[in-house]
Amino acid sequence: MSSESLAELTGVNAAKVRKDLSHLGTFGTRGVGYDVRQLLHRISQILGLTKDWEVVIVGFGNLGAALSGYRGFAERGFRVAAVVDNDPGKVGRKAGPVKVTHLDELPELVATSDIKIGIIATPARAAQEVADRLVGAGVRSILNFAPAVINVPEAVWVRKVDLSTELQILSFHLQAVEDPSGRVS
Amino acid sequence: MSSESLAELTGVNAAKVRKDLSHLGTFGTRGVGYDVRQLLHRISQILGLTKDWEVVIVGFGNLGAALSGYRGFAERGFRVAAVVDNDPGKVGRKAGPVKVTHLDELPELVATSDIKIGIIATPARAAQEVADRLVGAGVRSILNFAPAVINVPEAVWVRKVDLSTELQILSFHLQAVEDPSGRVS
DNA sequence: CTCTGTGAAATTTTTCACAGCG
DNA sequence: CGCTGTGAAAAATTTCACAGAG
Repeated sequence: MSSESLAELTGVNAAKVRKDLSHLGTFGTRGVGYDVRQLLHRISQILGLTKDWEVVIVGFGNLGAALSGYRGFAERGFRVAAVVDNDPGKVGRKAGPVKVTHLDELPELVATSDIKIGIIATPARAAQEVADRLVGAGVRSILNFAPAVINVPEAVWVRKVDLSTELQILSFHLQAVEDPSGRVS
Repeated sequence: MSSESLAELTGVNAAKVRKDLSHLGTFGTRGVGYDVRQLLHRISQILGLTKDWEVVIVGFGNLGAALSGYRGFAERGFRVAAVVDNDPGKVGRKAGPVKVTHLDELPELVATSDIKIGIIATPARAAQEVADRLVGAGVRSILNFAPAVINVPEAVWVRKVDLSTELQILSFHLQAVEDPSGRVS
């Protein structure tokens, strides 16, 4: 496949495709183009997609349940190794491929399953305590769905997912269409 | 507040803060700085935060339920005006502030509540049909949580939310820490 | 005297255009 | 030949630095 085709498919300039790909090494064959399979493999490698990652979901409410059953995770190499909740009434329920465990089991789970990523799917008020527990259990990164800012040691990476932001972007476009005078640039 | 302070708080260059803000009009007072209240108001106005937006959530599974009860939406001016599902067993259940309505009611709901944004929270296989129905009902933008690509007329904006992408970013960082040799640049 | 708003300079990113490989 | 890889040119973004407002 030529850089021209890749450019067309992605909507960018062909020279940019070539320059960007050249940073990943030499792949293309002059006069022919790129080997798609090889390209995919190299990109997967760089993005860390060749390795599977174990994750733990904390909180088995609606969001936690939705995340436990989310097909997209497995497709990208993320395995839900455990789901925990502090409500004894929820312990033992089926959460996708695993059963819900009690929050107190976190340290053992993280250690035995070699979990490095924790997902917070609790109400905002519980977020900080959960974060502390995750860090204490040895988790290295946290994906925070709770609408709350959490504090963690410097060595731990956190990403906050704000579901409103996407809506925000949509409404910004709508506004621009409805009131073209209000645009900024 | 001075551009210097804003720069420190946000971690960018002070000149950039000034240049960017200057595009929104003249706000600062020379020798003094910016009026934070006025600044917030102008930015809200530009981002469309002064207007409330009605949204409809399609699909009352785990994700739909989680979204219906999500506090963050109201905080940013999004009102869940309706939740619909095609399962008669779910119709009538309480979904946050509203009750679940049948999918067939979509056109009336969109018209009477002046809904411009639809959220797809269904399984992937239903996404395209739901998208068609939303468009048919008069929705102008769609936020798609289903792990499926949907086709819509040119005039309709779509954003796809991929929950895996955030995990992807985290694992990329983890990988970079663990194997600093694999980095690209 | 302080801090904005902004030309001009510096830097970064993107695109062009072409030598040269297969 | 066709298409990559890449210097060089062009464009865009960011930063500097300072005139001048308050």
